[in-house]
Amino acid sequence: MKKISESTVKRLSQYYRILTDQIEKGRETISSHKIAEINQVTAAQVRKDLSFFGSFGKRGLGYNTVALRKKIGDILGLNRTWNVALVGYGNIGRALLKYDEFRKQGFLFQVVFEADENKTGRTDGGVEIVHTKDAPSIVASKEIEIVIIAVPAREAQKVIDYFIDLGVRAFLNFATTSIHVPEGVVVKNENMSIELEALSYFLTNE
Amino acid sequence: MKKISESTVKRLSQYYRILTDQIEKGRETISSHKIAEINQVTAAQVRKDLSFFGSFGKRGLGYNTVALRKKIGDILGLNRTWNVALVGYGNIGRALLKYDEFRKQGFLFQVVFEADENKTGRTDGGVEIVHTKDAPSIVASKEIEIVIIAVPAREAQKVIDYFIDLGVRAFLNFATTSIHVPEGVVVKNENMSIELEALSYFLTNE
DNA sequence: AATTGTGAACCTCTTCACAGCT
DNA sequence: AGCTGTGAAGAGGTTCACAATT
Repeated sequence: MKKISESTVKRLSQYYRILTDQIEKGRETISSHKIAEINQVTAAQVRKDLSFFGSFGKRGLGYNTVALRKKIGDILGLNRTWNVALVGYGNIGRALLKYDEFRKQGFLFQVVFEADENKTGRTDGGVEIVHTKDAPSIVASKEIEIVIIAVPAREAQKVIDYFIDLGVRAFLNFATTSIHVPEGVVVKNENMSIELEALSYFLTNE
Repeated sequence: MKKISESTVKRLSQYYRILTDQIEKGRETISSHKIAEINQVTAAQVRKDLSFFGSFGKRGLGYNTVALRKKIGDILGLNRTWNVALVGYGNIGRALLKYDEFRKQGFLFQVVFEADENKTGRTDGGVEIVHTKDAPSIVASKEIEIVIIAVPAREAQKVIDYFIDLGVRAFLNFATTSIHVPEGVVVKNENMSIELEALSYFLTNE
């Protein structure tokens, strides 16, 4: 499979969201120009992004919204559910657990891992909170595919290494620290401070 | 001021964090190579990023950690505090309010705006929760510079337009929707679903 | 007439490589 | 000898422009 850029993948997510929206509004076809306008990119960009995966439109007419959404869903792996584990039942972890978007997109929390024994042994929203040391059996039995890291920065690398050993290859990291992983494992960072600092830069220099 | 790329600004944030860390560890100088290794970029990238703003190193020796951190802090506007308002006292909003990183970096929540009257009129962690309709006077009196949007997607554009009218020029948006703003206003999106979808793409295609 | 799909041109960002300083 | 700062080369991503199709 040819190399697709990070930016293209992110834009596909956005096109997918726009299509969902347009389908709800009853629209049956859409042009690259219209997608572009909503998403603030160029129409050529939209067409180029899609062209990496095939020809989904009809010249003169545009794209069928339902078919294109389905197609992008296949590309991104969204026409299925994913088993997700959360590590860290603190402030951020609790909010993520309740964050409905994830479930709506098919990312299902199957378990919460937590190192503090005072917090384990209960459930929250139907999800069990278990001790991190029990992860080996649970990651296997619940077939966990994606792990969300919501632990303090100093723990993050250690926790990720631990789950890599258990066979997990995809992480969403909320800790504000640089993570190193081997080939074949991917970590996406959700570093909220960095975005605020970009705003600070803008206000300072613009 | 010459145009600095988004990527450079984000990397500066990361260098800043690394320097803070290295200073705590008692290190007085650091080479571009060392910064690069921690951050997983090339040494040339580090030097190039810094070169847009000046010459901060000593050939043969590297950079003085304290001086470089101070310099990057000046560039990013981090050697000061920023007055921040949160809009939306829901699930995500509450977690952000308690998220200590922001305060540590000098981003201070001065007020929470909320449209549901059942939630207004109290304080949380010393921050008042007031009705959004009172924003005009409060944005001015508290000198709000950055607004964090944690409202449902369908409200986000409307809320941002409202605060633009009140003179706010910088937003951090947690709603999963495409936002349009005029020249001179900046919105950074913290779209947690997009990162998960990128993981889904990786697991599906790798 | 409208709109796609795409090679080519263009632009931007990253890496190389080395002169120059400590 | 070690490491920075930077012009030049290289790689990668975006936009243009137009032939092809409905």
